[in-house]
Amino acid sequence: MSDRGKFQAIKGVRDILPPESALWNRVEQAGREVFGTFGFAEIRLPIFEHTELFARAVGGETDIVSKEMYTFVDRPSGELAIQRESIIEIPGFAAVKAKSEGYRPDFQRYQALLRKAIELGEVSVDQNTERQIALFDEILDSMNATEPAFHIQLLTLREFVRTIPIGENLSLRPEATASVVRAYIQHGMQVQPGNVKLYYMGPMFRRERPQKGRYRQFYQIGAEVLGPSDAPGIDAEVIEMLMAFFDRVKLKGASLSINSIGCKQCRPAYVEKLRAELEKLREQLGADSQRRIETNPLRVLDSKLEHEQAIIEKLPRIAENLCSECSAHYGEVKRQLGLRGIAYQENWRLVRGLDYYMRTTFEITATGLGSQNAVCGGGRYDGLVEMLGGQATTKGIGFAIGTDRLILSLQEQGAGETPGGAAGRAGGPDVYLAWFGAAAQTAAIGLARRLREAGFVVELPAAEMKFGKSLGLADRLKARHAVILGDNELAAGVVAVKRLADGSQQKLGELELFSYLRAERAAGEE
RNA sequence: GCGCCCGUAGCUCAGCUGGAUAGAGCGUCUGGCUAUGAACCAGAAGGCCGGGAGUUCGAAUCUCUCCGGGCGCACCA
Repeated sequence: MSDRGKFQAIKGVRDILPPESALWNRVEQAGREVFGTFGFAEIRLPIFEHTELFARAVGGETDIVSKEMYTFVDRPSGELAIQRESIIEIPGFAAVKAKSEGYRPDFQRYQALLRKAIELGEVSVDQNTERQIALFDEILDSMNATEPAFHIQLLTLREFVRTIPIGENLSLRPEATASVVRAYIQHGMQVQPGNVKLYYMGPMFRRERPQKGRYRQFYQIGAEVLGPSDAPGIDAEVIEMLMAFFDRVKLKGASLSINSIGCKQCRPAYVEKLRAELEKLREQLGADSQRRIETNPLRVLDSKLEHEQAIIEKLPRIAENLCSECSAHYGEVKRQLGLRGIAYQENWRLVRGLDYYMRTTFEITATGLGSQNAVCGGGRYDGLVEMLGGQATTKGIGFAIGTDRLILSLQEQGAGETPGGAAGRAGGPDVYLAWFGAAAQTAAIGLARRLREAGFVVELPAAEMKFGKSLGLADRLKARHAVILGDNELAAGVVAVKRLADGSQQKLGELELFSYLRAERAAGEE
């Protein structure tokens, strides 16, 4: 990038400008309202957490964790950091020579602090630094006091201290489920009656190749149900809520797919069966699918390659390999969806990439999004709470809506054109208050305040303009009315109101003005 | 991460096989317009042709590379 000092947004991120931002507000507001009616409450989460949280929840082997997170080492603090500073400040070889033995306790102290910090998880290290630390231990343990080896060892240690990253390892969240579960555990929410129902909305971060509807800072609206029950009715209600939300935002062509991917009991057996079957067919598969035989056989089912489709069709299906509990659960979820009148398609090839999913999985696709056509994905994750250190009996299910894609799809359907609603009135102000002369400005300021208090959107010119200019600006700002306040009106104790659409104009007192504008607003909202 | 395509005023685009001070429409600003906007008329501002390097007498145009974007793959909510 070299636009000569001009700043521009980082690759893969973007600004959401008016009037598009009005649509965002409308969508998020719809979420708050719909989720609220289902008894969900908002949780506001930090956008960064310990890297380890995501690694554990999402799965250390997934691309998300291994290469798509924005990860950084925080600056160290406390005694460890102070000790580190004093070691780094140890002068060079020649100066040290005279009294090097005196530094030994400093290193030992640092080593002890470091070990403790690692143990407590306050310092996280990768393989590379682990090697350094091991070497550090080794040298320190076997350090001998003979010259000049001692000095060399000392300076080597100093260098290690300088380069070992000792801050906490943090990451911008790539998704929010892990954070919700962390918060659930941290705040002891298992003592709350029934299941805890939470929703969230906000930015997530993934260092992916940008594409339409796929940004490095992207937004999600999601909800989770956590608690002791895994009743299929919960799965169905969560999906019902989701569909109610899409209905509320008037998303057309939303299509629901569901599947069950089994549990800890039955899935591994199925995966092995699938792997064995794929192994026999290896020669007929593409390179990617061949690789997945080892890494994640389930994802072969997702393949879009034309020539693999016939092969995939004949593979064993999980629905026929579920244990009796999972099978019953899945059946009941479908029945419960039926009770709610929710149309769905079973998609036996719908698998989830993240480790924590089990049993029910679902996905909603929308139109107008190209190959990135999923706007929402979700599923059950009964083992996750335990995996993150909570009660083993806690169950969970949730979903996340890709807000960027939802907005994109709504825009394709023309939603951007009609931003109504008082908050997101992109159509311009109700009133453009054109004043002329110092006395009129005084009156206009007061009138503007009263109009705004009554909820009207008022544009008040900050400086005096020529008459024609002022009305011209009113027009270009798409104001609905121009209220004209000059010496004539001031003297008569009225204002002139002009409806810009048809040019009709009348003189009104302030009380009449308010009732006139209210009537106009009511007419406009129909 | 891989492959293909794209990058000229704020926006949408023109610019012939390399040729002189790079154009248009829309938008913005100013004036025609001393109490009436949209229409119309006149004018102005706004570009190192995404950046850099190279080929050439000469590059917006050809080559390389970097940056940014789009589409598909991979991965994934």
